[in-house]
Amino acid sequence: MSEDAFLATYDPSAYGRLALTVDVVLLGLRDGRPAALLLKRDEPPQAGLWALPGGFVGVAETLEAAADRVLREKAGLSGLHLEQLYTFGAIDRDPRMRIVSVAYLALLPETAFAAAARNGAGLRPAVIEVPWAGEAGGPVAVRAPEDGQERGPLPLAFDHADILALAILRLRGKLDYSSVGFALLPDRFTLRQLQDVHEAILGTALNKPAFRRRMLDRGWLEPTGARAAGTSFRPPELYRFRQPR
Amino acid sequence: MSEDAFLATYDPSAYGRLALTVDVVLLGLRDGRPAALLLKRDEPPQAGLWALPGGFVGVAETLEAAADRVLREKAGLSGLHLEQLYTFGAIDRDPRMRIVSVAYLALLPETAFAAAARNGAGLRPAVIEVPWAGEAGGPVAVRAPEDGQERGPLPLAFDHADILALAILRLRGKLDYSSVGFALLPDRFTLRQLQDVHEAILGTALNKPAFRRRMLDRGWLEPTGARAAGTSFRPPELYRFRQPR
DNA sequence: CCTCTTATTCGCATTGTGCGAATAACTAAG
DNA sequence: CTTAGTTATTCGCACAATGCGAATAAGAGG
Repeated sequence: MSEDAFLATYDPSAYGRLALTVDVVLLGLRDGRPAALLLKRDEPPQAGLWALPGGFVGVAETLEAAADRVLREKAGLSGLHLEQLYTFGAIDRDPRMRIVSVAYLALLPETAFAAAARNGAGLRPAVIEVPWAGEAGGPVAVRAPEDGQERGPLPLAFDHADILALAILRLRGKLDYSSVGFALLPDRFTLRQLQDVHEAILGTALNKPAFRRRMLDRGWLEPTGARAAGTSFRPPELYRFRQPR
Repeated sequence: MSEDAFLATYDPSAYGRLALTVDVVLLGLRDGRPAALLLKRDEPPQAGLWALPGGFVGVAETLEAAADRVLREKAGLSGLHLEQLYTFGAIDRDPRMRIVSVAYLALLPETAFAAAARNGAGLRPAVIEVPWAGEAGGPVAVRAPEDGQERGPLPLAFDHADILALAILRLRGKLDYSSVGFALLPDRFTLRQLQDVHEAILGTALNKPAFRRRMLDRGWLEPTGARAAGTSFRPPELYRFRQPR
């Protein structure tokens, strides 16, 4: 920004009532479907609706630090990889005042996702239902995993449905040319698990031999030599993700 | 964001001094190289340095409306397609106060780019020099187009070098799976011009038959039947961009 | 040792792309 | 009108990436 604009137009009373927040999409998988951790609001406005964990950005706090703090305070998590998604600035996205929010995405492996849902902070997993294919975009719905279709979707607060939709869109777009997929897996995993992650995010079935070949050719997978236990048939090899180069 | 955080932590004196701005990368081509329109700052801080056009976001103004207003006020342009790039929130990116800025990207065809540089608003074209290949990322430098290497790069204000770098990165990433490239061309254009745009953005030479085939197969090009004039050899066919589907 | 089930590999067709060379087409000069 | 000059446009072929069905391998458990 240029300071002429500042000097010419800055009026504290006009600009002082704009607040900045961060909202974090805590995304993981639940029963092979993408899911996010949500909080049920218990005060108006939008009491009873479900919202992403979020919080105000302090004046001496970077956006990433604010998102990290939200993660720590509301989910007991720290050190997660955060990716900025988009900044939402509709005038009336929050009925109380003008609030602009920077949305972040954090990915959780299945066990950490389940653990965060159990740690008492009130976060509840909600399966994300994506009614569009590919990267078409559009609204998404969320549903409590134990509820069937008859319970209807969970109502989302503010514009959080848009934020969730964007998280899915971004993830789909980056999935096969980046290594984001591994962030949803434990340290050691099988190729089938990796394919399950991709299929859950993309919402489509993938061809097994082709997927395996593609992933191995990427050079990101390091065989551990160990095999998964607990199967009553041939156990698959366990791989580890190794940062490219 | 959730309101518990608001109630628990909101302190007007602590949060009131955070300001929100938009900065707009006005990107076009100049002599076959990517270039942006910049303003020379004439007041401290950072007087004499070059900055992106930007301005504060009004309390009753969406981010896009603010960016649009900046375009109108500072470049005399309106109705351009704007794409949100990223939100920059480093604590000390502006020495005066805490300012978070949402960066937008607007693309100008070559004639509109040149016209905007001439309309008296003080915008000057600056060629962007990208020292990295592909989507590696990293810093970029800008240079006045008429200056040679001996004049050195133009000094950029604040974190605007990062914003420009991100604009290039985003453009490179979207170039061959989206139709952004057409925004840098006039209404009717030849395949060679389209290839020149791609080569300028990507910073690499492309194979002509393959490029032509790829573009025609996309289904975005509609032959006009007319041919470019003014050549002293076989004139190429002019195409028009037609929105897919 | 045999069966069951999944892991892993093979073979082949199809598609997308790189690239050099050939052909077509228009302008301008003679 | 003919010819040279220059670029546009198309061809032909090699090669890499991928989809997909089928074959083969391997470990668990009886």
